[in-house]
Amino acid sequence: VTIHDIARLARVSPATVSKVLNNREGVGNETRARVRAVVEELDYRVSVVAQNLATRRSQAIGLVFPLLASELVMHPVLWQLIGAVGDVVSEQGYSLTLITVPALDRNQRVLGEVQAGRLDGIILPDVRAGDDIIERLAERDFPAVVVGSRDLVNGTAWVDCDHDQAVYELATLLLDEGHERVALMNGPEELSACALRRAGYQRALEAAGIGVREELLRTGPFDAEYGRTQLKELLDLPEGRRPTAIVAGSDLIAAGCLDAARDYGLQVPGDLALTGFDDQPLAAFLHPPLTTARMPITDMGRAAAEMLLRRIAGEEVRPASIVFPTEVVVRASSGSGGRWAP
Amino acid sequence: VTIHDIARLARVSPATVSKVLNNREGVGNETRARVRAVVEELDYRVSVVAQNLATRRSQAIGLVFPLLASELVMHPVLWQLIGAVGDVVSEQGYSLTLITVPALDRNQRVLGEVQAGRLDGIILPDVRAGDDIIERLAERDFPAVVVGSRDLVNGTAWVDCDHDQAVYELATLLLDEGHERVALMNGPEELSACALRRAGYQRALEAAGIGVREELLRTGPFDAEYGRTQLKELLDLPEGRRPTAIVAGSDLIAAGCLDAARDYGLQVPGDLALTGFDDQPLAAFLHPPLTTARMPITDMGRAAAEMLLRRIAGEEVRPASIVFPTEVVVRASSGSGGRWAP
DNA sequence: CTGAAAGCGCTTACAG
DNA sequence: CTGAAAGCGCTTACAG
Repeated sequence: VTIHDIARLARVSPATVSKVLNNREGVGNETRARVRAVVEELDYRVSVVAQNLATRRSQAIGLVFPLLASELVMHPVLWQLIGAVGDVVSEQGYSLTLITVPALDRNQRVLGEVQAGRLDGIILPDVRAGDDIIERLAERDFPAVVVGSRDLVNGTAWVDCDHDQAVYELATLLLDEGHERVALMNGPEELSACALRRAGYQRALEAAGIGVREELLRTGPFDAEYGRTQLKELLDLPEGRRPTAIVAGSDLIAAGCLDAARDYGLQVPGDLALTGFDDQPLAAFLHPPLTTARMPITDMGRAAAEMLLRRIAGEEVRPASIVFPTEVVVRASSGSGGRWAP
Repeated sequence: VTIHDIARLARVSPATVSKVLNNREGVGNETRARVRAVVEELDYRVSVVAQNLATRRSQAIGLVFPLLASELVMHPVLWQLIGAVGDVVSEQGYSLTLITVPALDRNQRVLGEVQAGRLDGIILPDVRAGDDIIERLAERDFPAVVVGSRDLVNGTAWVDCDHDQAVYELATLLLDEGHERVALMNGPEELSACALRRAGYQRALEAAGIGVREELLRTGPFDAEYGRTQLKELLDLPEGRRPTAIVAGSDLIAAGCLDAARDYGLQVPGDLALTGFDDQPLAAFLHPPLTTARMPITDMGRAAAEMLLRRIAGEEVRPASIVFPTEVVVRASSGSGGRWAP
C-alpha cells in the first residue's frame, strides 16, 4: 500500500497526500480529513526508504563504537550512552545506526557509510589525539559531535565531563587524609580524558604544596592486571618513596590494586588508600567499598544527540561544547569517609 | 557523483555500471575494467538509499533493547551482544539499527519500523512469556531471531544458553560441600532464563535427594537491594530452616547478599556459601571472589545474526534454535574451590 | 555483451 | 487549494 493507493481512495493526488502526511500548509480541511481517514483505515505508513531518496536524507544518525576489547573496558557505561542517544534521536523520528568496528578500520568504515548516504550525522566517542577523522568529516561538512574528547582542531562540537575536576577532588580527598605520596595510575594518555585527569592530579598536588614525582605517575590500559602489576612495582620502591595512596584511572585498575595490596598484607584504607573511576555497579561492594567518580553519561549522550540534530537541521549550535560535572562518590577505600569495618 | 556520471565517463550505460558494481555476469572484461577504473578514480560509492528503494530492501537489521533500568541490569554484557551482532552484520554489508525503547512501547515501535521498511530483519533479546511480538512479526512473515528466550509459540528461530545446566552445576557445587538448605534467589520468572534456572535448581536438589522447600525459593529483580532484603528474611527463619547456601540469580544479587551477611557477622563461605550469575568484570574482586556463571554472549550474538541473515537470504534456517553451554567459574564464595584467605 | 525504458515510492517546485 | 510532472539514484526485465 503506497501513497498512490491512499490518493486514489481519497480522490486526491499523491502530492496532496504527501502534504497531509507531512503536515504542510495549503490543503483544505475537508480534504485533509478525508486523506487522514484513509491513511488510518489502511494503517498506511510512509516508506522511509522512498522518502529518503526523495529528500536526500537518511533519517539515521550513527554512533561509532570501537570494538577492541581494551577500549570497550573503558566504557562500562556504554549502554547508558546508547540509551540516551537513542531516546533523543527516536523522539525526532531518526533511527540510530550502530557502527561497531575495530579501531584501526574505524575511519575508513565511517567515511564509507557517510559517502553511501546512510547517515545524516554521527556521534563519535573515543576520538584520540592525532586522529584525523574529525578533519575528514569537516571537509565534507558532515555533521558530527564528539563525546568524551576535546581540544579538536576545528570547530566540531563536543561534549565531555569534568575529568580534571573529578581527579582533583579524588586526589585532594587523599591529600587531606595526610597522604604525601599519592600515585596516579592513569589510563592511556592519548585519550583526552586521561590527559585531563593527569592535569587534575597535578593541580591537586600543587594546591597541597607537593611536587609531582614522575615515578608515581603511571599510565596504561584500564584493566585490573595493569593495576596489579603497577602496584607491585610501586610497593617495591624504597621505603621513603613508596606511595601510601593511589588514584586509579578505573574501578578495574583499583580492583587490581586491591588484590595486589592483599598479597602484600596491606590493609585498605589503613595502609594504602585508594580511589577508582566509573562507579561500576559492583564498585560499592568491593572490600572495602570503592571511592570513585561517576560520569554523567546520560546527560552527555542526550546533549550530544541534541546538538547533532540541531546541526543537521541547519541551526547554529551554541555553545559548541559542553562540560558536565562529574560526581565523586565517597566510600571507605579512600579512608576519607563512610563507616566501614572489615 | 552518481551512476550516470560513471556511465558517461566510461562510455557505457548506467545499467552496465550497475552490473559491474554488483558483480553480475554478462559484462565484457574490457568494459568491466573501464568501469572499475572510473569508479576508482572518482571514489564513487553507490547510494545505499537509492539501491534500497530499487531493491525493496533496507540493508539494515534491527536490535531491540529495553530501556527500563530494571531490565538493563540483566544485561551487564549487552555491549558484547552488540559487538557480536554488529560484526557479523557489517561483514555482510548490512547496517545495525539500534532500537532503544521503554518495554511498554516496544512492540508498537518495532512494528512501526518494520512497516516503514526500515529493517530487513530483527533480533529480539528479552522477550517475556505472554509477549505477542513474535506472533505479530510472524504474521507478516518478517525475519526475526530471539535471543535468550525459548518455548515461543511458532517456528521463530532462537538462540539461548544453558541456564538450566549452569544453575544445576552451581547448586550441585554447594550440595557437594554438604549444604542441605540451599536457597535460590531467582530473577523474574517470566523470563524464560529464570524459569530454566529454577528447573536446574530443582533438578540438582532432586539428584541430591533433597526436597525443594518453597520458603527457600525467592524471585525478584536482578539488583543488590533485592539480595540484601531477601537474605535478611532468610536469615530470620528459625534455626533448622535457615539456609546455609545461596544460589543468586545475578552477581548484583550476590553482592547484596554478601553485604547483608557481613551485617549479620557471617563469614562467606564459612557460615554462608554463595554463587552469582553473569561474571561481571568486578565479580572476581568481591570479598570473597564470587563463584558465578558466564554466558557465551558473543557466540549467541554471532549465531543469532547468522541465522537472521540466512533467513533474510531466503535460506532455510537449520537448526532453528541453538543452546550454547554456560561456563561455571569457580572461585572462593562457594567454598568449593580456589584458595582464598580473608 | 550492451542499452533503453520502466519502475521502486516518495517530494517538490510549478502551473492552474 | 489542488494536481501533473519531473526527479531522487539506483535495478531489472527485456530487446537487440
